[in-house]
Amino acid sequence: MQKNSEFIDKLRTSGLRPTRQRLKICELLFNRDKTFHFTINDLARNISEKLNEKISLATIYNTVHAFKKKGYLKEITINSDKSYFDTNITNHHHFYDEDTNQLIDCNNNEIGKVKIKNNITGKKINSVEVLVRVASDIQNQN
Amino acid sequence: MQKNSEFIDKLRTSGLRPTRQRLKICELLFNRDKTFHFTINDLARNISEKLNEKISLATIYNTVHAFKKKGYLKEITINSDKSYFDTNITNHHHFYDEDTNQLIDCNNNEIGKVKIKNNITGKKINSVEVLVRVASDIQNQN
DNA sequence: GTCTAATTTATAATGGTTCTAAACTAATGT
DNA sequence: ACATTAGTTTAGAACCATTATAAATTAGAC
Ligand SMILES: [Mn+2]
Ligand SMILES: [Mn+2]
Ligand SMILES: [Zn+2]
Ligand SMILES: [Zn+2]
Repeated sequence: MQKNSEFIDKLRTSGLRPTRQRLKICELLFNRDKTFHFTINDLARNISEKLNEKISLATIYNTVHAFKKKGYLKEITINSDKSYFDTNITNHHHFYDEDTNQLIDCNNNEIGKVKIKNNITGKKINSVEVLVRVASDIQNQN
Repeated sequence: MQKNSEFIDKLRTSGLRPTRQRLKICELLFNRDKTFHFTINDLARNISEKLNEKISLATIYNTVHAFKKKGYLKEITINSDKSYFDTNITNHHHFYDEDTNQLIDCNNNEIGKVKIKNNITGKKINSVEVLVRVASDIQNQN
């Protein structure tokens, strides 16, 4: 629910030039009611479907990584061959539905606070992430 | 701390033929005091260093995946470009040291039990994994 | 030993990601 | 407005971890 001029400011204050391509990607990613998860592939498909202007794949990679670096996106890794980006940049945990390959945010009340009793000496905790893998109750015999 | 005949039994009862290659890999992975984490690359290097017999890379992949499927290994995904295998197949959590790229097991007393208050309806929880990313306390200004 | 299906192997193919270097463009200054 | 420069985009090549292929080998059964 942001508008173009806000994205321009946001990019400028991040030291990123508000190019046509970046603004388009901002609209697709952040001009929404709800946060969501996407793969680079999802985004590329989205762009070629919804936009009548082409954005090169290299630019899509560049932009997503730039946005991640600036903290506008988080990366969630499920397995080696599935990496999602998350427009929800708050600390939160995930359910991963192994039947549908869907990544679902946990509400704060769904998973209790993780208590870390002993951290590694001399190290700072950067993040604590819980991934709950779920699958259909019945046919669970692959 | 197992011996060859035990590996043969283990493989046979899993429906895997105890081939020379699989037994060598069993020795490298399971004939130890402590469990550990490794990448395919680590294992391949280990094999070519410690063994005077070559095992093809395809076989290494095949074997690791077969062992994972049978539940003798777990896969831990850190980011899209780093996947570790774990000979500790019990439920446990991890610290990941972003300075040294080391994956470290949490003892059960280091992280409290994760409380999942609401699961997704009709789904069964397959695993609950916590990953705590840590880094040096000081120079944390990339 | 013979037979058969499982396994190993070298090598090719795949595919997602990164690199390259040339073309383009946003920003700044005059 | 124009010139200059650094940042950005782009197509395509390169990269590289993983998977597929298909032929050779081997384990287990008879
Ligand atoms: Mn990345
Ligand atoms: Mn895998
Ligand atoms: Zn999320
Ligand atoms: Zn572990």
